[in-house]
Amino acid sequence: MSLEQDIKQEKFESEFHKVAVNVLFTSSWLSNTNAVRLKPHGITPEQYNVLRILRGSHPKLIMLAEVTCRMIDKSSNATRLVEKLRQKGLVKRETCVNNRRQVDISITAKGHDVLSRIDKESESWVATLKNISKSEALELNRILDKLRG
Amino acid sequence: MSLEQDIKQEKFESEFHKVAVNVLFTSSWLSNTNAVRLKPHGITPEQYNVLRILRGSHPKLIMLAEVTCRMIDKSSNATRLVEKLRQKGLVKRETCVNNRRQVDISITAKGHDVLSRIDKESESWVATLKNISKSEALELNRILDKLRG
DNA sequence: GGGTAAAAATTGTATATACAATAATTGTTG
DNA sequence: CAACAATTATTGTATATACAATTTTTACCC
Repeated sequence: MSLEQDIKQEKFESEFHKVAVNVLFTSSWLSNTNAVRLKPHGITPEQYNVLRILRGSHPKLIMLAEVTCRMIDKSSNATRLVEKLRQKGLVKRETCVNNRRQVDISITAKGHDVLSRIDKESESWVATLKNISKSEALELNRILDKLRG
Repeated sequence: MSLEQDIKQEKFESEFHKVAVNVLFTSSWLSNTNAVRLKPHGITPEQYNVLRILRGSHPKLIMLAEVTCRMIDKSSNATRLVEKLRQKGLVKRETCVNNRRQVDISITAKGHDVLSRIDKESESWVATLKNISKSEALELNRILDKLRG
């Protein structure tokens, strides 16, 4: 559906204003669908993001600051996100012996399990993005990267 | 900068997975720049969104439910957002006389003032989106609309 | 017209985010 | 090596979001 209908706004001051609203709105839409599919697995989108970062670096441990700088939303609080995941037994935290300031995080077997189960459903979620063609996806990625400068 | 560098991820499972991450990441980036420019004016991006909706319908009053369905993020709580704006004197709330279930909202003169002041700075904010050309902006809007189906 | 359903908004509660302040540890330098 | 600066993480606090439960008012229907 057109953005104009979605938020009932007839026109925008410029194509660039519309870009701003469109990116924000599409992101909100996408976050919602993502939250809904993750909910049965007991994790939020940001927790999922952290788990994937940890799986990506596995078996290498990675410190909290490194988790933060790989996160989609840099302003979420990695300490608290990781603590939530630890309470669920999905990640392990250990103080680094060489540098006791830092805390090394890793994904547990249970964390891997949860991700595997989500993986199996991922294709159908990604399918909801296939209203556009692959070449449009490429073009979209190119323009978004350029937008951020 | 490329998304890969921004979140330090070398590759994505597919162009469509990358679209999902790219939209979310770009939105987070945009929200942040927006929050920063609005902060000196004492309002948050969602409050700004509500004020603009009210200015758009002015002088016609509009009820809370209507505000919600025009919002970028439908899940934010219009009651509380409007209450915040009311406390700052930027909007007026009044129970509708014909239908006492509904609450009609309107923007105040002070609300208009705040928006005017923000308007004056908006061009420089929108300029940060002009890394892309106008035709790329059009294409971006077209693809995002199509993406949402 | 009385009972039930629907519409509209508010409230409650748990969780998440923004951002500043603090604490703990290590690095640096005179 | 002592003092100070930098790094890394945690905590505090106000605000915002998600979502369910509740309240108030109106509409419907037998």
